Amino acid sequence: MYLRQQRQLAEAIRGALRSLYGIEVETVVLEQPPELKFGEFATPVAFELARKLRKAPKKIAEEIVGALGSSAPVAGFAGFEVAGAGYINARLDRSGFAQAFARSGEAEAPAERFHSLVEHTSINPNKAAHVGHLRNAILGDTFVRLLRAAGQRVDVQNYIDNTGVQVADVVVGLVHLEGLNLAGVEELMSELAEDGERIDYYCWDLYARVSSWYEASPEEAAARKKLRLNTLHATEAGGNETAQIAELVSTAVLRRHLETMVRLGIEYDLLPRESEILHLHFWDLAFEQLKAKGVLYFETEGKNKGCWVMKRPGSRGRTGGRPSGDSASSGTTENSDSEGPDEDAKVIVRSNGTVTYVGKDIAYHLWKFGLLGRDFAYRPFFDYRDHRCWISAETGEAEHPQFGGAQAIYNVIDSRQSDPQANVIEALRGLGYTEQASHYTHFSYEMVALTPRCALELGYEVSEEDRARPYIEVSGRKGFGVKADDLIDKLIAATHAEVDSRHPELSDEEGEATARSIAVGALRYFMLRYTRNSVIAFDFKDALSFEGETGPYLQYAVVRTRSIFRKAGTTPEEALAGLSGVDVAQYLSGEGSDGIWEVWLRGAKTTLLLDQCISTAEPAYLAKHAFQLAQDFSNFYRLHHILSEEDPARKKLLLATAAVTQRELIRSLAWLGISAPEVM
RNA sequence: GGGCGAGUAGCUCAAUCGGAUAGAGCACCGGCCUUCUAAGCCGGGGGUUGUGGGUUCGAUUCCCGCCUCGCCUACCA
Repeated sequence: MYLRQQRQLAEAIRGALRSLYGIEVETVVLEQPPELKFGEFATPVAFELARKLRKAPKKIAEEIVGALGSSAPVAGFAGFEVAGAGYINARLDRSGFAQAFARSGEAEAPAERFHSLVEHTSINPNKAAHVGHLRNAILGDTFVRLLRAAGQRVDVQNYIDNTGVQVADVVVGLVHLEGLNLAGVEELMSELAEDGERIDYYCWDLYARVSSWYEASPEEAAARKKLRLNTLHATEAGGNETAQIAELVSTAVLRRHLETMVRLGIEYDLLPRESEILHLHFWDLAFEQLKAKGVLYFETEGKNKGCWVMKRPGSRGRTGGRPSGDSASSGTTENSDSEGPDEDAKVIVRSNGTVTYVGKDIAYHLWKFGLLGRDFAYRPFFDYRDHRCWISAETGEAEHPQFGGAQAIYNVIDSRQSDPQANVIEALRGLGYTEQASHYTHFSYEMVALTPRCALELGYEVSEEDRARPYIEVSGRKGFGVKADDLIDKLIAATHAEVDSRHPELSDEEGEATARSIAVGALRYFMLRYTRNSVIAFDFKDALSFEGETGPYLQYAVVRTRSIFRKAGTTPEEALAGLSGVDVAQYLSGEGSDGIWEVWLRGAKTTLLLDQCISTAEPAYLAKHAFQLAQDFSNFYRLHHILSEEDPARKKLLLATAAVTQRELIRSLAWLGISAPEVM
């Protein structure tokens, strides 16, 4: 709605410029004036043209306004005026806008559905999920919801590095610290299950123990590292007891991760595993392509001698200059030597013939775009309420959904991995897949760290140096962090206590559901309110806050609207339909209208925000929008008492205002993965 | 050394393509439950946007220098 008016206005201004001056403008800058009394839209276009036309901005603005007013009036607008030194302000026909927006339902789905693939979560299956993983999963899941809201077909994938060094570390712990074989591990797992203990929590501690064990004895260190490497290789190779232990434990931990995420409404379609990428030899196919296209070349000199390497993005590669800093004359002339090895190149295949992580990732991403020429096999793994999550396999079921072959991909991976991600993109581009490379988004975000106070609260030792920092990075290796399930438990306990004291009339079941909804709302909003490249310094005090700019504040606004409709004996749908044919113009501006129009205008922007969030891959904008809408509603709620309104036409408008608030808030919250309870 | 990100109110963060008076929340102070839910609302104090230049009618935003902080940059995976 808002978007449509905005486009119409931009087009009208372009037309005016064309007829007045014969000028063609690419884009007309449209913004919202600082105050509503200036109108709904403003453009500084006259300033930009002042020099070109050699006229005062104000004069230009007056001419444009004249042209806009004199010709056929722009549909949906009530007027234009010049303000300040040359701004052009535009006023909407508020009544017409509100009527149309009240009627507008869901946008129809596009005929041809764009196919995207979002990868998120991707926790090493060797320990419990922690708050950092929650940020990843919540960001990813929210973005999936946004894409789907925009009509896209989206596959959700959670990549599982089940044969990596982290899993190997836990296997080392089980075998060499605990002295267990496969049967022993099976026994341990059933004992844990009987005692109600979580395998991911057990591994959390074991992983930290193993990590310190490697370093504990200087004389043993080399031997222990060797043990680790052997375990890793056995795990990668498969077909041995070590690999079976790794498979058993990592699958159990993975299952726990999925259970943790279900608590937050996060689900997946496919779990592609590294073991299959290895055993189905994805790399071999990728290697052929990379060699054939010259993306990889065999280095014969320098420190990377004997490796297959790739130039880094942005560098000029092997024909670039020699490493800088060793020549006083550099800068005077272009380097002409093109024979030296590119020491900065990225090693993809080591001199011993093994492929690096980036190499495997290139193969995997060729598969994602349907460019590899080989597919996984698939088995069912986890059943959600209304769909099934599949896992990759070497041999699988004949019937399975189609995975991979997407048109665009989004990888929710923290910012520390921007370098390897850039390498994968560079490889795709080098292979000539420029279209795919341009639809490859590293959905990068900063880590979640703990405040020193939080670390102390949890009983960790904190050095003097760390105490002075604003935040301390979490570390699975050290067992330093806040476990996801612990946090969720804590949140639910806190919301449950509040719900019980506020609403003792609720049944246990209702109380429990309400507490869960609020806890999830608080947690998801907390993770989404920060823009992606901001480090979150985690603190229980902030995360357990339910006041101010928090999820519960948004839910509360919805709950208030529900209460209004309950008491009014009507529904939001009826209220919106009831607006039809009622002349509400006088109530949307002038005396006594404060706070009403703001709600309508904000509410109408929801779709605009959806577009913005997708094009910038930034869910925080929608979180902020929903918060502002809730604030606008609070203001409206204070100024206008709906149930006691005596003017019937005005009452219809007030009810419809509450109804659009509810409709747009619930819509926005759903995209954020947050539900609104009936009462709270 | 090179690359990326960041530095905005006491604290945590916003600020869309360069636009009108840089906004929220928390904390603090003072008010509001006999009217639709106080997880709420109203009011108040709080700013040389790290720093020095430049471009521009206009700079938190763009360019250059400098300072501070974080991350990445290994034939480990």
